[in-house]
Amino acid sequence: MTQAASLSQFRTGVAGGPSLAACAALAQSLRLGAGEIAPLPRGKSALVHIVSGAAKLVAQAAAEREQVTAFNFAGDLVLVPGSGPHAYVLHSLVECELTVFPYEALREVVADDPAILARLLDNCDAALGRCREKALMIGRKTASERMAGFLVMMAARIGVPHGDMTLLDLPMSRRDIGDSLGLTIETISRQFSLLRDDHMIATEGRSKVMLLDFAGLRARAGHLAEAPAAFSSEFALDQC
Amino acid sequence: MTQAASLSQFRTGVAGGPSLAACAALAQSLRLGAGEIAPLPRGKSALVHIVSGAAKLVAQAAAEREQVTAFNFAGDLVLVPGSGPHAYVLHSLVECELTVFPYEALREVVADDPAILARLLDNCDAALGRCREKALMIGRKTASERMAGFLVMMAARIGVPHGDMTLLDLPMSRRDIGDSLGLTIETISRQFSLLRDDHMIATEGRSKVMLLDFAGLRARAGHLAEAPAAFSSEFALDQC
DNA sequence: CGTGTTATTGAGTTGTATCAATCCCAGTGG
DNA sequence: CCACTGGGATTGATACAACTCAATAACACG
Repeated sequence: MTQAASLSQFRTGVAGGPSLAACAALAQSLRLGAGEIAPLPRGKSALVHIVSGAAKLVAQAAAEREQVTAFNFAGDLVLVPGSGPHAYVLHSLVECELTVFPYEALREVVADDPAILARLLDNCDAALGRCREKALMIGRKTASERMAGFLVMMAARIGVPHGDMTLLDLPMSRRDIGDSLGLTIETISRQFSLLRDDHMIATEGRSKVMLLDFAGLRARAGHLAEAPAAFSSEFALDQC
Repeated sequence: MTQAASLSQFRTGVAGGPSLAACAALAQSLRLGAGEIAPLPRGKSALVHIVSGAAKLVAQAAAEREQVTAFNFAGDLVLVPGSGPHAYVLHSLVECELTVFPYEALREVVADDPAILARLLDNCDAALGRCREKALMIGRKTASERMAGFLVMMAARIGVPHGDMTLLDLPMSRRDIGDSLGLTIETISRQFSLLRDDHMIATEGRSKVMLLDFAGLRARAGHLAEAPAAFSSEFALDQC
């Protein structure tokens, strides 16, 4: 039961509140193929639990001008805004299992359940923190720094340790990365080439990237220090 | 009593929960002159209530490379992150009265108070929505669109209606605006001049801006439609 | 009425976008 | 198993929006 898995995400680990059953009534399971758009109710916000797979949350400024707000992987909770200055859609990157909760209705149901509210707040805090970091990255960093920052973030999310190196199998295209970092597909490609020339990464095929010099990448990203636990939380809403 | 004013912000309007007294014990009042940095505990997150005045939340990438994450005005709640890939500071723009709550401690105190948690979550949702809009703005819009978007946002925040026009008295410098939009001070100045040439604004002194054509500005910003209520909420955390 | 700070304007530079031409890979079907 | 094929990726040439440097102007303050 994928819904059961999603509901268990709301528990704090101590005990399920009395509103869990009510949440279950709201939940809707969904299965998407690769590259599909999640069919969410228009005009209403949705809280989406990624049971398996990977997706991107996209803000649409215009045709050919999209901003990837966040990449999301199995276990993530994504809040998809239903209204605002721009439209948001959730795209699957690979085959996905999702559980969708109408957000406003969910909030009413859990209004008296401090454990679930606290859980949601924790994740909203984390998402806000990452979104702010992203704004800084896009607003005040060079293409080279953004690229390094992206790889460091992805390593924390889906990196597989290989000795002192990290292997990434990126489910997103160069275009997706560009739309996430506010750069073009060509600039992304050039940055990959530069990182390869500098022996900081090695690539294989379109998607596999081996991080050869993690400290070097972090330095290039211009981070203060190692990212804190909140940025690699298992139960993380809205990963960037 | 400014602390009393801050605490009242946590109530939902129905009734104060039992944890309000505990919140009061954590609160610390602060008064800043113009252009000061709020002395917040290092390494810990703080929730700051702007009782009066105006402030900016700044993320520091490096010297001369700062990103203004949000501008905040009287009534706002700002969550200042204590740790992360970059350092954050809260700068006053004018004389300010603040109430500071250590965020982690506050969260423990209100852990069983669903009303306050819901309030905090509402505001975190709103802040996340605005931060996402900002990321889109910085990542995928031209200088002209960003400038227009900034003025539209400020109008919703501190605009004073004058007939069918809106008067702004901006408390921030051109540098602050540039640091907020990911542009330089010179580009901001040139955009002001262009908007003046196009008869969309009129300026007086450094800080006063009259918006002559609000619909035109919103069109230039590339927004879908009118900004929803959530973006001009009275009780708004972390206004961008 | 100075005086220092902030804003404006101009001239030139640069990083990234754009346009365009291969190249490479992952499927697909023979 | 291998050639075919089409979309993504890479690389190069050029354009342009915003940055940088610099000089002047406007404002706010004492």
